[in-house]
Amino acid sequence: MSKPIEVAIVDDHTVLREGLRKLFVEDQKKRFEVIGDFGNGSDFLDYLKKKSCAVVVMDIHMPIRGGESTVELIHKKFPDVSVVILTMNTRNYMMEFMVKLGVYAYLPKESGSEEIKNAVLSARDKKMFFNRLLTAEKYKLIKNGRKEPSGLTLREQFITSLVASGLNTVEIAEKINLSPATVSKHRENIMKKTQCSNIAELVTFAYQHQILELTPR
Amino acid sequence: MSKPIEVAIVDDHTVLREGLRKLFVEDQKKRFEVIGDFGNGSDFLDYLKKKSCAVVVMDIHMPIRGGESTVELIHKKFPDVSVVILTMNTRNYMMEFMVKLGVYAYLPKESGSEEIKNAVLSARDKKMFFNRLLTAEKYKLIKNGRKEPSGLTLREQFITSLVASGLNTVEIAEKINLSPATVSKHRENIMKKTQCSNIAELVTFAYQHQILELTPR
DNA sequence: TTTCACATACGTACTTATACGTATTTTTGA
DNA sequence: TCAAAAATACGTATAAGTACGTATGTGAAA
Repeated sequence: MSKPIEVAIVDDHTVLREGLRKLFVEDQKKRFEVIGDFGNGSDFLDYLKKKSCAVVVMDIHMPIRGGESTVELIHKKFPDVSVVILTMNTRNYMMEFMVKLGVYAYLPKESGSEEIKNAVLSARDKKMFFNRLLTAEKYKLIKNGRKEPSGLTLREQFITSLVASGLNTVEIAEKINLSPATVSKHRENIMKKTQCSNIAELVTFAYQHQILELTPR
Repeated sequence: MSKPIEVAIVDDHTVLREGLRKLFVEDQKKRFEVIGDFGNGSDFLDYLKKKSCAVVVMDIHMPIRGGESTVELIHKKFPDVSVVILTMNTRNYMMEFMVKLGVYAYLPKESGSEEIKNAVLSARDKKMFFNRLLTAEKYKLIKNGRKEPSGLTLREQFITSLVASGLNTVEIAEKINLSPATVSKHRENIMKKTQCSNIAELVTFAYQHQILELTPR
């Protein structure tokens, strides 16, 4: 029997940290050792300055220091630490962002115990863990690199901004001197690429990708 | 020593259910008995048809049947069951909505074990439990019914949030147990009140009035 | 050089949203 | 307790968006 895997837990949800701890501690084969749990990314980074850790299971949404910048800093300063994301943010762009940063698993919050354990085992071996959300196919797509952070061409981004600001197809066509049919086709492509299924989702996408900016009241 | 409180757990997050269960089961004073945990509101309502339960600790965001309609149905059909909300949806309108439905506590997900236990104890006694999020002052304001800064009624705000998060009329109707015609009429009123002429504008309105929250990346 | 992504354009069938009117029930405030 | 506001519900006609196929010119990269 080999040495147990040093696991850290980072999540602002107290009860969830407890649940994860239990899950690892009560593993039949004693494969895990929980070396600490933390309510935000900052605390965990402080810990890493002093002690080691093989795999960290982390949420994205957190106060003080969220998952995004925490993962970036881990990879810059502590490249030996493998990251497993466990979150309810199942948006593609977030998954893409995290995968590009080098996380080994991206688990939705309804994942079962065994799935989480297996993800940690994969991450310890520096191997990608695939699931319903992050499939091998999607991983390939992400790795083969789309140029734009949004995945949209410049033209598409422009039309996205117009759609998201409330213009309809005909108005957009008039504004940029195109046939409504062309605008319609662009919209079709945009929706497919962004995996949005309606305008509401697209507007949110636009804000999140800085295609639109929210002016505070 | 009195009989332990029958507690149910409703949340789609497997690990969190485990964490909550542990929290109650390992209580030093043995004050709680977890009579079941459920991954969605439907399963819990099915359970209530057969057996009893004093307090349910529930998340809002769930597939199949979310917290909103579940709480409504509990209060209609099983008024003896006290509801404690444990969620990461800290939006004011949601808290207000839930308080008006008669929940006894509204806990953010970073709540500690003791806080959760105390909330359940309060709920068992049909007493409001106050915390950082839901203060006694706020509770009074809600009960005294103040006007919303957005000009929308609570129901309208709620439907706005659903529209802006990408659900269509039929989906909203199913989610909150209304006729599509009613939802359609609400949408009509919302568009008129907010002076929005399409969904894109409404989404922006929703962000600007904190009816929706943009999760930063 | 030739393939490939991008931008352009049209048609057509289908779904969804919008904007009227009307009416009943429920909740709440004065 | 009584009137107003809010929430509920239906019908119907028009507007708009969605999703499919197809096609062409252009410019950049392999």
